[in-house]
Order: sequence, then structure tokens, then C-alpha cells
Amino acid sequence: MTVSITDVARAAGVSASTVSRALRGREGVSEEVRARITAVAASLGYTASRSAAALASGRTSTIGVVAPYVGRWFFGRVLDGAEQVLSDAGYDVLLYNLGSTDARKRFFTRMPARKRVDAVLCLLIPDEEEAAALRSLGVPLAVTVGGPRPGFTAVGIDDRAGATLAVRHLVNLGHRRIGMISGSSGPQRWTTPGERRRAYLDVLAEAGADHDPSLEVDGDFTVKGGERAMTELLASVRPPTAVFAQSDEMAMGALRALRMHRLKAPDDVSVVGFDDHELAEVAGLTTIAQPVAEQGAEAACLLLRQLEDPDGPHPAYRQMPVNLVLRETTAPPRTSGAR
Amino acid sequence: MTVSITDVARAAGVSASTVSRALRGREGVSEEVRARITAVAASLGYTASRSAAALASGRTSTIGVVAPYVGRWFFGRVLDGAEQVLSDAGYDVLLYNLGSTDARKRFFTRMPARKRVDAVLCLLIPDEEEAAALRSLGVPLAVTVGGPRPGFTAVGIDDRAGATLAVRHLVNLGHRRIGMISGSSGPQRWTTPGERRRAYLDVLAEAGADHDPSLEVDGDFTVKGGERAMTELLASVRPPTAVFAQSDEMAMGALRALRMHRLKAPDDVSVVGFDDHELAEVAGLTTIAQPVAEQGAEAACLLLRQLEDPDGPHPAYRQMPVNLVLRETTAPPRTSGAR
DNA sequence: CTGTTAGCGCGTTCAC
DNA sequence: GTGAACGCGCTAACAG
Repeated sequence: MTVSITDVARAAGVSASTVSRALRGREGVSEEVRARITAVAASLGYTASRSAAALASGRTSTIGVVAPYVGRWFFGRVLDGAEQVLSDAGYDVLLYNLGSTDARKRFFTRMPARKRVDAVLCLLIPDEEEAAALRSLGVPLAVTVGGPRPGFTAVGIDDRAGATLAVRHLVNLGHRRIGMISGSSGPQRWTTPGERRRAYLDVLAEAGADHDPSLEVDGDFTVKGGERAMTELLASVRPPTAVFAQSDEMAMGALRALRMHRLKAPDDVSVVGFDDHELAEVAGLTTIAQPVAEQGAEAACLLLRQLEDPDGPHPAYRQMPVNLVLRETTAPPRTSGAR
Repeated sequence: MTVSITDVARAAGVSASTVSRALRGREGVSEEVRARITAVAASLGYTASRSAAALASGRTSTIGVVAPYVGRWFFGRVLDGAEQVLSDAGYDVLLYNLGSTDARKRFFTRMPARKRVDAVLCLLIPDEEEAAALRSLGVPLAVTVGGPRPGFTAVGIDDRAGATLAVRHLVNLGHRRIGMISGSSGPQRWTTPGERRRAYLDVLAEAGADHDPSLEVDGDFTVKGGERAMTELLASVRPPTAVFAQSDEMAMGALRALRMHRLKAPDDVSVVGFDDHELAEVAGLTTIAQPVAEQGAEAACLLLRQLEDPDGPHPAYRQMPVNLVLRETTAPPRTSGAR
């Protein structure tokens, strides 16, 4: 039925091990024999069974990618970048999409990836317990969002610097009453929301603006959440003159809320986002740009390097640049700022 | 190092075959022994090697998902829906992200999925040659976008009906000069763009509007492509009063182009999209809604059913509903329509 | 350079 | 209800 290595061996008049060597490009096979084997294999449509190869060699040629939610723009792009690099290198990608708390728990207790992968790439930093579970796999580990973690090669951005850029931009325009739409950390305990908040508070303090806790609202990192959050901000006694949203999707939800209230950015409220989503340009959204697919690709590269040379020197943390992209949703406050 | 079935067997004082039976829930094991084995396995952190299990049983517990581009909103959501169902059923997902023509060709000639998967889910219909390659795998096959194909269980929408809804809506508002931003079929030969075009032409004919080929522009199914396409339409001698974009992302690009020209939808040009992207609501975009994640989930379900009961009756094609979502980008033409 | 021999870690008979 | 033997398809170590 399905053609095996012995079929190829028989048809080519050689032994199975020679076929194995020839097809995997190992040396010790005459060019003539190699050519014949390659031809025969192709004509028979032979592909080595990875299960058998994995069992015999101990290497699976597969890399597990743990994503929190591939449907979200950000993670979809990161995955895209990573997948490209990995499949180019001949690795297959086993996708674990851990959207719900349930799925997440199940994954980390049952560890279905055990013995199945040569390495794991986490698109979102795991909490300590989860990290320990991953380390027990005994394979190279990388992570893309949420900062460094012992045992993991990390790729990320300086969240605090990015958020500082965003809030300082608002301050420079003259805003002092600045709201923030944050993403709750949710079931995952990543540091990103906290880091960005830290920067928000620091810049406010530095500008001599006082912090009003009612100006911080959770937007859940979704469009709808951003819309709800902005609606809530607008309903407060003294609404902010500017808002920093921790993601572009929330920022766009916020813009929607403004429109529903017949308000406009930046005339009534300035809005700055984070990510540089492909639709941010369409919305004219001022935002903090970060390389997205590139983070996935870079993490994948670092993982491959570890696989090739397990004992070589490997960077623990690789940081990518962020920068402010000025568009049309930020401007000085209408009644030129307090102070 | 890594704990194997014999380790568990030894620790539990039974044979390996009993461990195998117990852990997979097969009958013929006393409840007492099963409990002991389960406990021992858990304490040792044992997970069966899928490679070995696959080799021995012939089943891989893995399903290949072939996506054209996970970074695109639509496919990311479909993948999300499918992954959920598959992993809930205990299957692992092997992701093949075939964005470039190269990657696609490599995949279909080398067939890395051969002997690795129990079934394949294609998130975009393959052309005949690719379909033949997949059929040669001898496993259940499903497809989500692009209509039915022999040998595949298909899940999709009635593209013609959806497009008809969109264009007829514009006609009913009084538009007669209606442009279309289409997606080229690109390297893939899916039927979707053609079907939607067919409907566009039919409705125009039915309305007695004549077809101007210069009003059909390719937008490549991307935001930027949509922006370019609308720019081109606006530059024509007699610009359209309304535009049907074959995807929301292109429609949003088109809205962007309008804004750049200081024009507004629907005042100057009406725009209707297709998909009901999560940001379509934010943009106020009138569009044709289709279930997205649900299509992936449904296709995954049908695949699982085939896996369970290979000889049972299986639907060849399951169609999902589409409907018009009225928002704020469509209105009667400014100088109330011809006729 | 090439063939032979042994497993890799399981599931699956078949005995008991 | 349980254990022993065998083989899945391949790679690795050794012989030749």
C-alpha cells in the first residue's frame, strides 16, 4: 500500500541503509548509486515515515509552537513569521492553540508535545509553573512576547520604552488628563500590560500630572473591549483629553466608541495605540510600531541555531526596536492643556 | 532519561501491554490495576511516544492543516475554529502555511505530510493537480473555502448568493454605475473570486446596467491592494457611484483611499464589503457576513466523523449561511440614480 | 563504499 | 484479566 524504504531498496537493488544514507544526503554513497536511488524513490513517490525516523534517530524534525490565540492579528502574524523560517529549515510545525484556560491547563498537564518535538516556541511567555513544565521536556525553548525567562531564548520589545514613547507624545502635545485602556493579563500572566502601565504612570508623574485610577480601564485586548472601555471613560465626570490604548485593536474600538458619541479623534480626544496593526494606517491611528512577524521569525532562527549547536553561545534575549508612528488621531487638547 | 512504557510497567508491577491497555481505556483490565497504573504513570510523568504509537498502530493522531496564509484575518480565524475542535478530540495539528508559490510547490511535490497525518484539512481549495496529490495520501480530506471537490468533504458558503446580496443592495439603492474590487485568484486557483464576479455581472445585467470592464480592478485581497484599486477607480473618467469589494480588508483599504481624496462613504461613493471582519463594525462598513471560525470548526467535525466511521455516509458539501449587514457605508447615489 | 544486525517504544496478536 | 512475542519503518553501529 504505502511504499517503504525496503521497497525502494529492492527496486534500486541496494540495501535499506544505503537508501537511507543516500536520501538524507549523508556521505559514503557513490554519486552514481545516489542518483539511481533518488530517481527510484521519486518514481515510487517515497517519503520516509517521520514516525519511524523519529523512533530510530531520536529526533522528530518537528517544532511545537504554543500560541495563545492564532485568531488574533498579532499572534497570527508572529506565527506566520515563525512558520516560514521553520518550514524552510525542514521542520514541521505542531500548533498548540491555547485560547481557553481549559485548553491551556490540559496542555500543560498532559504535555502532549512530550517526545513529539525537538524544540518549543512559545508565542507568549508562560507563567513559572508552565515554564517548569516546558523545561522538563529537555529541549531548546524560545519565547516571543513577555520578556526573558530562565531557560528560554527570548525575543521581544522594550514595552516600557514603547509605552513611554506613546504617553510622552501625548504629554508633549499638552495633555495632562490621560486615560489608559489596558489589557488585563487574563488567564496568562505575561508582563506586557504591567510594563506598559508602569511606563504610563512614570511619564504621568514626570509630567507632574496626577494619576486618576478611574482613568484606567480594562479593554481585554479586543476591539469590543476597547469600545467598552472608551465608553466608560467618556461617561466619567471628567473624561480624559487623551487616551493611550495598549493595542491597536483596542484603540480602534475606542475610535468606534468616539464616533458613536459623535466625537472625533483628535478634535475631542486624542488616541494613540500600540502595534501598528495593518489597519491602523487605514484608521489613521497614531501608534507605536513594533516588528511583528519578524519577532516570530527571529525567535525561530534562534531556536534553529540552538538545535544545530546545542553547546554554542546563545543570546538569552534579543530586543527589537519600537518607534512612534504619527498619524491623525493625536493633537493638542482643544482648550490648550492644564498646567 | 525520558520515561517509557516499560518504566511504568516495572514501577506498577505489570507488563507493558497491560499499561498500554490501561492508559488507552481499553477493556480487559481490572479497575484496580487500571487505577494503580494511572497513578504510577502520572507520578512518573509518562506520556506515550506518538512516534512509537504511530508506528505500531498505523494511526498518527495528527491532522494536517494546509493554510494559504495564517497571518490573514480570515484564515487565522478559520484555523482557530478548526484547531479547537481537533485538539479537543485529542488530535495534534500539523500546520503547513503555504503563503508563497515556492512553499506551495515544495509542499505538494515533497508531500512532507505523507505518513504523518490521519487526515488533511485544506483551508483553501487546492487546484486539480494539488488535489490529486492529496488524494494519493489515502486519508480523509476536507476543504473549507472554494466549493466542493471530488474526494473532499467541503464546507463553504454560497459565494454567488453572497455577492448577489451585496450588488443587489447597491442596485436597490439606485446605483447603476457599480465598480468591483476583486481578488485575483493569485497562485491558487480557487473559485471564489470568479463566483463573486459572476454574481456581480448577473445582477448588473438584471438591473439593465451595462458592464464597464474598467470598473473591475484587482485588489489582491489585501488592505493595500484595496486602497490602490479604489484610487484607480477614482481616477477613471467616470468613477463609479458604488463599489463592491470582495473582502472587508480590501473594502477598508478602499475607504482609506476615499479619505485620502477627501471623499466620504456613503456620501460620495457607497462601499460594501464581504466577510464581516471584526473591524468592519468599527469602520461602519456595510458587508456580507459569513461564519468564519465556524467554517473551520465544521470542516474539522466532518473530518473527525470520517475518521471514526470511514464507511458511513458523509455529506460532500455543507453550506453555511450568508447575510447582508447594513451599516453606514452605503446610501443612494448623490444625484438620485439613473433610470 | 555498501550490507548486516540491532534496536528505537509502542500496539497487537496470541497464549495462558 | 494478564503477559510474551512479534513487528511497525526507519537509523545507527559495526562488518566487510
